[in-house]
Amino acid sequence: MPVTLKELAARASVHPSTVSRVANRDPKLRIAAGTRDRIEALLKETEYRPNGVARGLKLRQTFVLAVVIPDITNPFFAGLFRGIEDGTAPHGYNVLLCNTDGSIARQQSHLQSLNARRVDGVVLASTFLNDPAVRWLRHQRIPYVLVNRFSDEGNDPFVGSDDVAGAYLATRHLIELGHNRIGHLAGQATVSTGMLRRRGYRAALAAAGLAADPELEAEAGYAEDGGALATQRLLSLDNPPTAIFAVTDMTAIGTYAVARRMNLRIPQDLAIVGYNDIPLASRLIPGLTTVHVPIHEFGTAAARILLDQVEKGEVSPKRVVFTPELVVRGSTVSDFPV
Amino acid sequence: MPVTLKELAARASVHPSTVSRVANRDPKLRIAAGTRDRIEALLKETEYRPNGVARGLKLRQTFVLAVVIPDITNPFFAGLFRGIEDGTAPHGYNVLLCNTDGSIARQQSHLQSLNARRVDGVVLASTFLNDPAVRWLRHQRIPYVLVNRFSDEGNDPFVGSDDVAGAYLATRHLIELGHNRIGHLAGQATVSTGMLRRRGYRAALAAAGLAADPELEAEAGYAEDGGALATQRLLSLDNPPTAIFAVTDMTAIGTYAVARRMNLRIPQDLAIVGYNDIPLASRLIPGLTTVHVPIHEFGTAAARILLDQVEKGEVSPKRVVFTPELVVRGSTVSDFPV
DNA sequence: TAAGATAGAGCAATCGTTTGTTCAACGCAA
DNA sequence: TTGCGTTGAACAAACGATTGCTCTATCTTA
Repeated sequence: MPVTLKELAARASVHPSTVSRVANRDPKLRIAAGTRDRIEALLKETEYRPNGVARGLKLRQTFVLAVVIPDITNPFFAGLFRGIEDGTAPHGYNVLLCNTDGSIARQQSHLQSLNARRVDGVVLASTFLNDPAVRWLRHQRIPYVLVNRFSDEGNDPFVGSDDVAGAYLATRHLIELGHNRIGHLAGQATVSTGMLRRRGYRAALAAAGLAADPELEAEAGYAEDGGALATQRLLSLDNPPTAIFAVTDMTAIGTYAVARRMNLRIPQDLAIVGYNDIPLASRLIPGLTTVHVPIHEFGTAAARILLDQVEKGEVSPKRVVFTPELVVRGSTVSDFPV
Repeated sequence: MPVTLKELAARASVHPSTVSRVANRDPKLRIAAGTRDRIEALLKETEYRPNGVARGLKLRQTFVLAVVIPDITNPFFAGLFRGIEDGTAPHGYNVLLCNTDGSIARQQSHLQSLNARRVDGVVLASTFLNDPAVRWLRHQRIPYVLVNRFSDEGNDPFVGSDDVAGAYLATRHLIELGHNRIGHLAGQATVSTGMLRRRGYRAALAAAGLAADPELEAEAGYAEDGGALATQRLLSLDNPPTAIFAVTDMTAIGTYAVARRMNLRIPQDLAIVGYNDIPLASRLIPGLTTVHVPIHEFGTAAARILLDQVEKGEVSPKRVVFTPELVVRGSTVSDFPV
């Protein structure tokens, strides 16, 4: 058992409060140099570290944050987590990681548990539109910040990218390459990124005077297998697309798998654009053209917003929206250098 | 502020301890049916959840575990984490994630912090040989389990694979394909996997009557860039290897990048074998031949061992060692089906 | 020398639960 | 009526730290 304040007090023949004040270098109270030195020596010798649980109870602050995401094995969220940890660790926080696998029930159960643990704040990256969990967080007065996806437009602290603009860039790129049947592997309509990226896709088509063909939009979700299934559906159309814009890179990877199985050449037979620019995108063959967003900075920005709430009690919801950039690689341009 | 026991007690005109016993369904003490119902109704109505911090202080158990790894963006560790969470969440635990980036200082600082927080146990996957941090954990009597890497042979709770056997399999595979100059991208000699996989590599060479050429062993570490650098060194030898066994898949990916830059065909000009079989391995082109280990089960097994210590107070160090299997793909066999 | 200021450290309440012990009231048998 | 066994719930002491307040010396100063 680690040493306690009381034990140290007994050994130094002083009151526990005195030891506490020395350990915390309490500026408000003077301690005689002699006793201070004696106690400090004891602190070093015993390597005293205050019990974080007791401290959390008294101070009503645990220095624990939580990150709630769909799945850490998705490289996007792994990068995001690193950003958050890198942004909060220097301030003495530890971070709980909770995976929801996209299940609203698991999300809620995690949040309940986090609340009971009195975490100081939550980064929520698994939210969907009109999410009751977000209202619940607000009601419980738990500091939180939404990342990548939002729930109610404009009302919550948020870090993300301009999804409409990003999707517009991606689609316009394909149009400029001469494609006029462009499929979209869409995210769920219940998720902000799904809704907005679809909107950007349609806007780009409209701006180019291309008719939007509902057949060319297939809900695929955010994982590889959903992307593969939806791609198969699109490619089995009577008049299949020659290019595909996928709502995320992971979704696009599903397209790669199908294209390979069907012996379609990328990009000659099928051009592909993704979204997020996860590290994996540049390692695919051919490299995946995608919409770049600063994943790690999503995390550090979210960390800053959250800590501002926790430590400074900031109340006005901050929003950080990054402007996405198109990164062209071999999945759309055949003579792209390796 | 969430409701407390004391407030509920006041509302029900009973003592807090009575509410506590109702909430916990304390079997040892009888409560009159009437008061029990009254209190239970109140518990539902207010959605009372005990304050985890206060509970942790009293019970000396926090239901928080920690996972210490080099880097969550490495898919191996992401999969491992999922295994751990999947194995512990059903028992009511939350999990802190700590990245060390391989720095011994960061590892120690994380462990100090975790100890101060009174986490119930630690999964340590970033240890090295003869690691003082492991002795420290033992001394502090913090339940722990080592994963993938061990510190002192045979003395700690451990989950991993038979590294020597796995490396032997990989190297023998290359020998059977006719290679006789086989390079090894080695892990650090200070890490058990580095040491043992190198040993397995040498054993396979010896068994085949091939001389071990020290020039063919290049320390590469466990990340892509180290793998790339070491590959360049090997390939610029007077008599370069025709095949490479990399200590991990991520290291092997560095080799892919170099081979591509140098216009070497895989496997015709350079055959490659990795270790771990991360999901990415099968998505590379060509697919990476590698030594498969059950990553997710590493996590669930570690979870079980840790919980046995925490909940049953098990003291005898358990060891779970999986037998690795070779997975052959296109990086060693050119006519491998896509 | 008396009064007031100040330095230094102890006191005690508190954060929210848990749990062994005590205690009052009631029922029932002798 | 006395006494004893039960029942049901209150009491109170932790768990380990923090912090406003009190209190006693000692020191200034007039």
